[in-house]
Amino acid sequence: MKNKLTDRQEEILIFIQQFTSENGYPPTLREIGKHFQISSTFGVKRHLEALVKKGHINIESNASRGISMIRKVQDDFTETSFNHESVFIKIPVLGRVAAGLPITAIENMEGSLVVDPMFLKKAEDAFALRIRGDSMINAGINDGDLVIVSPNEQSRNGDIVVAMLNDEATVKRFELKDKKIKLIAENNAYLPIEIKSEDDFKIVGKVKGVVRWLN
Amino acid sequence: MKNKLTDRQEEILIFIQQFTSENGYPPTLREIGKHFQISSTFGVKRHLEALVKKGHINIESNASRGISMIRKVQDDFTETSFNHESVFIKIPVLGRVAAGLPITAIENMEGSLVVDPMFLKKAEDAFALRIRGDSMINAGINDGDLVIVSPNEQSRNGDIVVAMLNDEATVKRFELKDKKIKLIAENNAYLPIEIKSEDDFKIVGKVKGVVRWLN
DNA sequence: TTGACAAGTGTTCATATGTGCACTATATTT
DNA sequence: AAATATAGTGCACATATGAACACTTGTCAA
Repeated sequence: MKNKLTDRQEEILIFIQQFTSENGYPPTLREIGKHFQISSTFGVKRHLEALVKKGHINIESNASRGISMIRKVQDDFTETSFNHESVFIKIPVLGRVAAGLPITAIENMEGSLVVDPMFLKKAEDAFALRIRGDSMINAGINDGDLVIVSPNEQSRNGDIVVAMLNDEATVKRFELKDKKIKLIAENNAYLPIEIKSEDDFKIVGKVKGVVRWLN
Repeated sequence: MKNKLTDRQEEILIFIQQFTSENGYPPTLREIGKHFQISSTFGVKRHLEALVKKGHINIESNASRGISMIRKVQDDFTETSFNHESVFIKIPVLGRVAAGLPITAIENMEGSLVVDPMFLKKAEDAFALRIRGDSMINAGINDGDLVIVSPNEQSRNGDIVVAMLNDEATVKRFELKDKKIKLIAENNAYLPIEIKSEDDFKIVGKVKGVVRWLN
């Protein structure tokens, strides 16, 4: 696998790198071909296949411009690790939701969790909540997992949400059909809950992520 | 040019950013639409046009995936940002494990992930791996999840591990009984794999955590 | 001299993907 | 009440783009 690149392959690799960095997106086969006066896309394709085999790029099949550069971990990682643009977001981990209170009054802050800014806007004002019970196991959310909740985001049909129903907080899948709201557990042992007009119901936020630490 | 973005536009801008950073190339209109449940590409297009007009992205006409981000030097990040050499740990996200190689030669760094130091010692030299397939669903690990792997930690009976078996990387539960090693899927549809002496087998590391981002 | 490999041509084909139009709906502003 | 901006649907369409095939040429090692 230590396969060395041919001159041509290296030229092409560098071109892809440069093109991507200049344009923000990778080139097509024809753009590469045009640059190197290769008239057939097939000729280009075989170069790319060689680059894939030798571990320099990755290609998403049937996708246009589906070339992604493979960064070598060893050499490259140290530089990339802390660039100026990284903003780390620290959100509170809440152990329990206080009954009957607006979410801002949530109590019992267990600790905090650092979340990759790639996934969460800073403005979102998110928090994390520890899951009790197994009502969402079919959605891959287990007892003890932390869910990351964004209170500011509008929940849509099918989203997993944190809801406050009659002073109890639950995590369920949200369904709105025929003007009726249902909270659906992802576990056949639990029946869907239909919200009635006399219920005290409020959606606290949308579940945006799940984090679990083993052992 | 100081035009403010609507909520929707900001969501979309962030998605494009995230997608590009994860995949190495920008999304198509349909990929954006799918993510936001916008069925018509035209709806997406108008959002993009707004983003162009407000100076956040650039679009190459008639080119597929022709979106490029325009970098703003704005001081949006004042408080949380850039905590020198900080305590935060950033680990590489690896998309694929190169066949037949020691783990140090793992390639294809998809991106990186910030992990709370509360859970991971910096010395661990961990990395993250994207899960393909559903062989571990009963353990709450779904297709597309990221698992956080610590290569330096000794695996014990019952641990979930990343193993390299005959040039293929898999995530399974590890069992050692009667001097026989078994890799057990957490899905009834898959049979346990018993390691034979002629197999090329190696444990890459122990799975320490699971991270999933919805939407 | 045979064979493997790199490099390339010219073409066909299916489909991925951006563009454009007509129409709807809901706010907010004038 | 009318106008405007935002957000969206559903469709038709042209073309951008990757995939595949058969064939050619030159280099280099066995």
